Amino acid sequence: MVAATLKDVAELAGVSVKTVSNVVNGYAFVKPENRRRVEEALAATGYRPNVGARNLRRGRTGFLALVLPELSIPYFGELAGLVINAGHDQEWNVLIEQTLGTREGERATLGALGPHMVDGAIVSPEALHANDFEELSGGVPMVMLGEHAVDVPVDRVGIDNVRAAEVAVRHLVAIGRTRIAAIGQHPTRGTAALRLAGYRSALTEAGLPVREELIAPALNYHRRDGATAMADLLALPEPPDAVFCFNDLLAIGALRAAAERGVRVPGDVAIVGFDNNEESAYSLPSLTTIAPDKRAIARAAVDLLRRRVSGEEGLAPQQVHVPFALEIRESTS
Amino acid sequence: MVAATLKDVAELAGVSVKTVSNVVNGYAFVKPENRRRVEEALAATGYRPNVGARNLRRGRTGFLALVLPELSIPYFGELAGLVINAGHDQEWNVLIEQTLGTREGERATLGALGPHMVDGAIVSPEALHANDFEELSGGVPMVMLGEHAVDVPVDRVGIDNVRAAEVAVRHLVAIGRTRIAAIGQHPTRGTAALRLAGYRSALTEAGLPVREELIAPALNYHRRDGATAMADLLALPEPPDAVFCFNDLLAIGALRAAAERGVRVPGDVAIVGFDNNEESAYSLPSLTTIAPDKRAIARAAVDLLRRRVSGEEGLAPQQVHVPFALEIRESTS
DNA sequence: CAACGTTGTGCCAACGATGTAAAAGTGGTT
DNA sequence: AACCACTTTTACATCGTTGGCACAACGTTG
Repeated sequence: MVAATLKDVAELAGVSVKTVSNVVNGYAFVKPENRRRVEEALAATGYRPNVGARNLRRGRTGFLALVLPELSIPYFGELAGLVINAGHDQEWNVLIEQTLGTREGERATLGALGPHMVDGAIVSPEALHANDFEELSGGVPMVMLGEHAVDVPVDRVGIDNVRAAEVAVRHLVAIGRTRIAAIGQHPTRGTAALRLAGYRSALTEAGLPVREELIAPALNYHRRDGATAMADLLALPEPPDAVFCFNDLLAIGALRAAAERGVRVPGDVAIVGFDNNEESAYSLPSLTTIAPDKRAIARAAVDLLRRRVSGEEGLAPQQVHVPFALEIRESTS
Repeated sequence: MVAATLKDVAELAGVSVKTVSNVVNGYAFVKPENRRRVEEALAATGYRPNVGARNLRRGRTGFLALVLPELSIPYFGELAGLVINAGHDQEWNVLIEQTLGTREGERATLGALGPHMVDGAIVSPEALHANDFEELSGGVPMVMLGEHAVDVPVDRVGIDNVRAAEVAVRHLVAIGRTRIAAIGQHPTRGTAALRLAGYRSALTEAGLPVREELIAPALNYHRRDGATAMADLLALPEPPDAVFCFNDLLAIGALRAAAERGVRVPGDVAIVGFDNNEESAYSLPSLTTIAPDKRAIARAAVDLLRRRVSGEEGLAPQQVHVPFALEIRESTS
């Protein structure tokens, strides 16, 4: 079956192409008789507008890019689902591109995003430099996910990472831990610096010393890296009695490293994660974690983009903070 | 910055639009001098083809739909990432649509897929009826993921579910278990019936009785459902000493239910999953599971679609089986 | 030098939809 | 009957691209 076009419908209904177009687009002045005939013809042919042609004419693409490291990372899988839904609410189809979290990947993806490809992009950068942005944005409106040390004049959506980290560490302090470690230090990742800042400030606020040997780096934020870092921490002469991990995957890895060494959680070491992946409610023990309102992130990002795209040029770059909560589970109680 | 068009480039290079188009599309016969001038102009303007216009002319959309229940389900998140990559290899952008695994969701999504929207669709159905397909496909070439009881004349890609289930259960037999349960029975899900068949045949083959009370249903295949089902099994007068779960999420839930009741895994109960989600290598204990070659699934699906789209009409519907492996981990050793 | 094949370029139409503006239809008032 | 105001419909151009085709430029050959 070949797809029906406006022309086919028009011939069937005995009116002009434009009249059919008018009916399809809800133009007011169409004689009831004609409207009926057109609607019948529409139904009979099973007409569906050719989105490409329509957008060519309208100068929009109807697509929105979601640029993220990898869909297989639970946080991004969950977020992507929500962005797709939020996009649909604004008549946008969402195109997902993966960067693997590398700078080259991110540069390549942004560069490939022609101005004609998408109306806008929601980008979750991990390694991008500030000037990559100007160079590659190509006039495509963008919203960045997550806070970042890098200062780019672009809309951003995320939670307050410093405060969230403080909340997490304060919780560990509140349950009586004093040697609190951190896993996830990273040379370039923007959020790492912020979460570390929150970690430090919460310790200081509680009158606890910040011990550099308790701050473990992680090159990637996968389970494997959490396990490695935790193994190092547990091998210290004076191991920590609590660990704040900069995301849930690191925490899951840390759980395993602890279990493999017979270290009990939360008995010997309490663990807090960050992101509230679905899996973290079912780990053994289940994971206390910072739970960002992902639905709010998705909605806010799409919303900001809609505002940019519909041409509110003068608008200054916004930074939107969405709520988060501390989800207390077995790993700290 | 307004996007450059072929016309802009042509004016700058002092040639016709068509010549620029020829250069862009790698047409052989262009005078070297002109080619150079055009290429300079292309670089200078930062030209990127308007994909919409190109596809309008060419009669393709350049998009491929991936229809799945939910991106937040690890299996589908992982698979989606691979399909995106496989699609890129064939110059396709991948559009992801979520159905929530309900029949209405699936019908709505397929119905919305106009013939102009995408060149083809890769569909992972859970509840679709056979005739929904014919009604809704609208002439869009489709590939179905997963085997199904439903008989539709459509290309399919998946692993041999019956054999895979047999392999899983044989493994449990091999480690000496005799009261082997199954979690995941489902009234309509195609794969459930096949895995159950494999379960039964492996038991019979080993000379073990098939006990109906050890076959636990699961309405959804989420962690929660696995926990519920496991709780029921453990409450039996004679609880099982092994459980074959129809996916990893069910198995993760089962692990938790066991732990909460002080039942040791694999000591008291061995557990096998299905799908090999990344998280399953890090659960406590880590999960023995059937590992389908997801990369092969993605590649085969995109490949079949390419063949259909490039018009090999006569081709009979194919059923492609990709390899799988039994990944043996702590939950059974 | 005429005829020819080979290269290289440009003009035009078309993909399907919509904006513009002019044309056609309607009804009522003078 | 002529005019006006309003509603409804249509023809046409256009979005950016590429295919078809005509034609120009060129070197070769008989």
